[in-house]
Amino acid sequence: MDLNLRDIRAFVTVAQAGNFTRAATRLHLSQPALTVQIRRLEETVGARLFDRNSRSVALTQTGRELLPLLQRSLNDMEQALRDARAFGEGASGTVRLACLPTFASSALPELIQAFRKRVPQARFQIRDVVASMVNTLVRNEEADIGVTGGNTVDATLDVLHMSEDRLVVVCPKTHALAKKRSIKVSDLDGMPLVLTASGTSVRAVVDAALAAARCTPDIACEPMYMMTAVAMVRSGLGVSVLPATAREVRAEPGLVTRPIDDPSFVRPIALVKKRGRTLPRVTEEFVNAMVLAMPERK
Amino acid sequence: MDLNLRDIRAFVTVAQAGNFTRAATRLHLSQPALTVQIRRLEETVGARLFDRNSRSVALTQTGRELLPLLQRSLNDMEQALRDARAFGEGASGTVRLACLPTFASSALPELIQAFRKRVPQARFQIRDVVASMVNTLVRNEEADIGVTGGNTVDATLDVLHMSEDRLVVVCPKTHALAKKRSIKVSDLDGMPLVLTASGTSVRAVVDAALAAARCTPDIACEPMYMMTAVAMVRSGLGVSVLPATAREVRAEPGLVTRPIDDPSFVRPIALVKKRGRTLPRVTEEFVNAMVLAMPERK
DNA sequence: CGATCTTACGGGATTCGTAAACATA
DNA sequence: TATGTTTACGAATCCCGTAAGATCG
Repeated sequence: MDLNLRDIRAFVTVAQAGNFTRAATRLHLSQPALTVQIRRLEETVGARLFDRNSRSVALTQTGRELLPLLQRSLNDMEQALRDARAFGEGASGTVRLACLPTFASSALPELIQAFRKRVPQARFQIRDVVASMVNTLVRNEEADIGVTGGNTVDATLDVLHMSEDRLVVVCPKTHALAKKRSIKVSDLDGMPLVLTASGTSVRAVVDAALAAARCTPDIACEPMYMMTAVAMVRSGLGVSVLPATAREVRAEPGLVTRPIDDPSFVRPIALVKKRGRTLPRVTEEFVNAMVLAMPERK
Repeated sequence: MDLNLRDIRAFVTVAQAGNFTRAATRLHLSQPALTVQIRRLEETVGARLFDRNSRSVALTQTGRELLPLLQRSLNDMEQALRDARAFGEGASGTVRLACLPTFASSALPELIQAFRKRVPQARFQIRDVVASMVNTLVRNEEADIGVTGGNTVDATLDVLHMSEDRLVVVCPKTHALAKKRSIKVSDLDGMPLVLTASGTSVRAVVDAALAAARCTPDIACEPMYMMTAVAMVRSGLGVSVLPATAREVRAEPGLVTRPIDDPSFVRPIALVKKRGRTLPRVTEEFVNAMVLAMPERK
């Protein structure tokens, strides 16, 4: 003998309508069916809820005391269902994204801005961390999707999209390299370089590309942060090789960037999720938006 | 496609158990039936709630966001049902009683006290008003039951029990009448009387009884309240005729009461409810207790 | 290969609507 | 008598349990 939402909805509706027939109409139900529902609820509760005869229907004192309790619960439940449906339709929910700091400070803000125009109820939880940490967060399900670097080979992750970030030479406007339209790897040979520290994904790519070209770099400084590298280049310590999209580079008026005429100077970017996990609808939608904004890797 | 409490309970149970089989056992259900319930809920919501394969079951992000919402609503609903059952069983609820002030200040407090020992959750709403007002309150359903005076003839009210209040002579200990064990109507003839004012139910009975016995009363004072009458008797203004149960009389150490040897000196008391109205179970129980405590009228 | 979820299907309980009976102002 | 609730009953639906199938670690 267990409670039934339909019976409670019937009770509330009859109480509001003050009349079985009208309540039945409002519930798209035949009137006898409604009688049965009310009687069933009365049996489960163990008390009469309405005093009724052929001419009038009135709440009993028990019904009067019960109505607000059940009505509140019913409203809560229906609100929860609406919320649930909003999640299901992608009209609401939380996008939990782990991503590289470069991405977080370049394309991401505008992507979020544009997405929220379309889905105002979407919430975002952004973790901007280094590539290895992105993978860890997605694997541990502290994030649902990740924008990570490298040719991530991780069996527990699905790759949803591959993109890339070209690396460019960053130098002062007045530097000799600034006069060239594009730069060969050999141009960097023996030139003082400011590179981000070993362990960063950018550095890994640069090291590999220079080695492949048999260049012997003259590493002047190895800061942790791009912002520091930019400041060092600005003051003439050397030139740097950084992602083209990095905000730190683009925002600096005294510097110019030059493409490197070498396909290995490219940092792969992967959009990943955990294998076997279903994404919330809102997150799927945001993934679509990101894919459109990130150039497909050839 | 509407929400079902059972499906929600299934969702919460699986989330807690982390496993369909154990959840099914806990719900006293076969495991395939549980699969169906979860799938149905997922369809109504429009989103996958668990990522599951043959070895593991885990909430999706959507499920994780939904769980607290639905769980809270479910708990509320089940609490409301428990409350409802408590009403039905008479273990809880409000007794709404309108009664004569005499009753409210004599037998009632002890009745309530004793009843609450048995039903601690019972609440009381007492309106102590004059007899005509008792009837009005019950008729307007501002009270569920009434203790009223007179031979209430009111077609809209059902009489649940008839009782009576004997009227007694009240006089100072030192008064001549105090020496008699019982008093005849004729003893009151020509004696200075302190009677409550016309319009009170007691006065109506006294007037009728004296008239029937062809006594010509010497009315010294006509106060509104019994308390005042008692004070007047105390100071020797006369003797009074008051209900035997009245607290005002019994509490006064300097006075004595003497029965009147005449069956017409009796105030009828009726326990009434509105016709066609079902009483809450707790109120029914209290009615039973009152009936036991109120002598049945012959 | 074994534990566990999913699919398929038959039977039983639930619940609906129609029609007729019933009750009260 | 008219309006509105209750009862009765057949039909459609829902829902469960059993058994067989699929899947992943």
